[in-house]
Amino acid sequence: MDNWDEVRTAFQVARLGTVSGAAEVLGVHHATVIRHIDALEGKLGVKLFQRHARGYTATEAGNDLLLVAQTTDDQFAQLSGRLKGRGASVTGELVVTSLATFSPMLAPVLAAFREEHPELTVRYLTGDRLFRLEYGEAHVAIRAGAAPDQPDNVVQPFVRQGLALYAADFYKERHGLPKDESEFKDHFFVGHDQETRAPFNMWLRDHVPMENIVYRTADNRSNEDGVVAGAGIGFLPVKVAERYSNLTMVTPPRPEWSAPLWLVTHVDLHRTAKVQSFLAFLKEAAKSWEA
Amino acid sequence: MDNWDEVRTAFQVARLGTVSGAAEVLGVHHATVIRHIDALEGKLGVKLFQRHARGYTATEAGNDLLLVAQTTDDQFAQLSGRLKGRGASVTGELVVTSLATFSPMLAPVLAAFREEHPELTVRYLTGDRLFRLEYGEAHVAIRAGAAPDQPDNVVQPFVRQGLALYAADFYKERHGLPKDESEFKDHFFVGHDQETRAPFNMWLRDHVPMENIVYRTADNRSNEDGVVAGAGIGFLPVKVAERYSNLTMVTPPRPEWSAPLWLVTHVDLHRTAKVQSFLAFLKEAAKSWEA
DNA sequence: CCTCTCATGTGAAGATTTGCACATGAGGCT
DNA sequence: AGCCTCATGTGCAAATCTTCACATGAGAGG
Repeated sequence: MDNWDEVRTAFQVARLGTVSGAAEVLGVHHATVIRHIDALEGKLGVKLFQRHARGYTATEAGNDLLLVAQTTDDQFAQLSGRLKGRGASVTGELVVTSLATFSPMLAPVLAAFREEHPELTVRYLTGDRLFRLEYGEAHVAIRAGAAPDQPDNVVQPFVRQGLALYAADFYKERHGLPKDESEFKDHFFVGHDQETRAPFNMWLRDHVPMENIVYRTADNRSNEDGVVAGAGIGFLPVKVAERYSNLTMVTPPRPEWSAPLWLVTHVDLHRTAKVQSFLAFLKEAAKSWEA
Repeated sequence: MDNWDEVRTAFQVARLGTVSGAAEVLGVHHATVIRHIDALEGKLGVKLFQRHARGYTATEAGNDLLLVAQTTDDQFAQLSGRLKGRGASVTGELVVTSLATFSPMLAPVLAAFREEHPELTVRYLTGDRLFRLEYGEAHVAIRAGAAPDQPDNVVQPFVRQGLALYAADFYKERHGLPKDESEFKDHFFVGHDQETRAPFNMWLRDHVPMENIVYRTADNRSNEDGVVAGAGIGFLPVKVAERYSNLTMVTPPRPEWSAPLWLVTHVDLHRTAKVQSFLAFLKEAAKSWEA
């Protein structure tokens, strides 16, 4: 039975009792209906209808088909309703991925967004590896660095994360604070162990002697912990620093420190209401993050 | 959702994960599959799949469709099996109709046929009105008289019912029996009240004075009762008379008394195994009925 | 690193399906 | 009785759908 449209045609004929009626409901010519029935009966080797001048009456076989196809029709109608609604509304899952660094900023936004859409389940994925949008692993990704140029991805500029230099109370009490850049050579810093392409990191290497970077870490989270613990002066996102009461801003944010962030979605999902709605919400919330 | 074939295509893509695989299973070109998916997504306004170089992965919507279409596929497969089997085997209902007269002859045949086909339900319809084959009211009809010529009906000659003149013991004791036709004028007869087209009835009117037909009835059954009760000599089918022990055959059957019987089926059902099987069975059983 | 394979995607030609026009026949209504 | 309506059925032209051929890109494996 490899032609579901013919089954659908037969279903309408069985339901309505006439070829003409079925043709009108289906929006096709009645000749098409007749041919569908003939083809289906031929393939099945069973008469589904008895033809007479007043229409088609279903045989036992036809009635059997009617019952099965009726449930199919109902289920497809329900499915169609669900799917269309899903396209226009914000339900189901929303999968967001980013570097773990952004978790503190993102978590409140995600929570608030979910609050607005009770039928939504939020999955927030962070991890070492990059989750791949093209395999459906996530709907929205927040990426840092150069603009990604994956062909199937829709990339749009997001905010530039405001970065500033901070020192913890513990450090301030022991070493004081530099008045300006000229005194940096007399202070200790927290920085990344490897050379990275992050602008603030490159700036640090340019303006601070390597030997003054005494606490070096392999990831952003450890870097943050080092600054908070008072191991040295270091870069932190303003939004992250605000969460600690023991930090003093050494130098205000500068645009050249901040790397651009990108919002990335897969083409196929970018136009859905769910994704669009979330992107709008996210951009609104991110206005306070600006550098 | 008015294109079940596209749903079926999407189902296979969701199941197999690739357009090419689905195309092979469906027996169509992969371009066709792509266009079906595009059309379906366009009509639903939802992306069902995320496209990437290694294939199509189903979105939430796609997975939803997969579940629904899977059950549909199963049910259609089951239906197809039932229907194909039904065409080749003898199951379900067999609806037979005839004049009530033939009930005594038909009942044993129907019972034996049903015994051979345990999955069969027999419906035997007799009644005043003629049941109409073209509306699916019956599969097989046994008709008497001139050959019916309904266009959609398949008519084939059946047996000629053997008819003979009988007298009951009660009549014989009181009036004796006629030696031959010449003595008919001295006997009393049971016959039909109205003029009918039945050959034996016309023969009776030609060879017996009207005043000797003293017991006149409106239907065959009453006619039979009259003869059995000894109201007069009368025509009975040989097969019917055999069921009574108190009847004596006055005159053996003659071909000119018997009306031809016809087996009628509707074109659409005539070629089915069920009908063919029954017709063969019936003809075999009817060999003993011959005039 | 390069090639080989297998996947999707697209424009044009070809084949099947569809629609149209008309024929036919059965009921229903006046 | 006779017309009118509504049903199915069929040949032929048109439109749609499918196929073909080819392009493109991503992995796998040496």
